[in-house]
Amino acid sequence: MVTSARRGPYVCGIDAALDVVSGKWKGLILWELEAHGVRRFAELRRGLPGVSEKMLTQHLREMEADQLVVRTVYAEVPPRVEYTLTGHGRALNAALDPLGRWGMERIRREQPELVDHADAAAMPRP
Amino acid sequence: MVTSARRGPYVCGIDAALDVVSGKWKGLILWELEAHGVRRFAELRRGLPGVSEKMLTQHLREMEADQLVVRTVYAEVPPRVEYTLTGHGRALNAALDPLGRWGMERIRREQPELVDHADAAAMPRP
DNA sequence: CGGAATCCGAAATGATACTG
DNA sequence: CAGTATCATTTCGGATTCCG
Repeated sequence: MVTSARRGPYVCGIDAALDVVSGKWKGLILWELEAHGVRRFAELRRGLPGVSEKMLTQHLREMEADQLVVRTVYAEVPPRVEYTLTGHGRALNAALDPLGRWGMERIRREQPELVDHADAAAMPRP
Repeated sequence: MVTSARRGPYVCGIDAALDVVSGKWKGLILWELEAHGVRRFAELRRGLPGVSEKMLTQHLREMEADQLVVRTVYAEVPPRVEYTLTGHGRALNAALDPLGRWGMERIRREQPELVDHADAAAMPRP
């Protein structure tokens, strides 16, 4: 099995939550989908500069299995596949919001050069 | 360099936050320190069943570098080292709380057998 | 007691090429 | 367009041993 044997018994809610958001791009995928509502594969790819097709596919499949996203395939040519958040996915995003604010504070503390020339809206959580 | 070259530039606050809490035991370490205020190395070890000394040391050093914990060494024999949260660490813990609640919901959905025989207080965030 | 140093296997990620 | 398949690389975590 390529996509791991994770999803343990968890010792607390933090474990269970971190398990589904760990993965280099999952936070950004949630963000993209929250911001745009619906996204196609290639759109997500463009929104995540540097991601490989393999990792994007793999993460999306895991998030689908975790019921964070819905994958809809249209029987057309050229093929079209759309991704959108489930209710659980949106709830997770909301639960992630305070953490994102803490992270922004951390960036301001440690890498102010990345924020100074752009205002706070440069990296918002939608 | 053994302890990695992480700490991005980050594309958003979520990235910055997930970076400092990823690591198999960091969530639990935060929890332990929040619950007890101050903990010695051996106490933390007992509080995290299954952790190796290497991982505990490594995580604690990273969290110290990230200014989440303070490490205090007492020049005594036998040696004594105490760990406690910084203000940033406590703020992170607070920001983690909604995520922990979301995770508890997920556990209830997917592994109800682990919660049924114990009430909701079985795995609280302090 | 509270580590450090080293080695090893497993898992996560990345690069590239190919396909319906 | 939206993926698979394959191979290479990097990172993570565990076990063991030794030390002031």
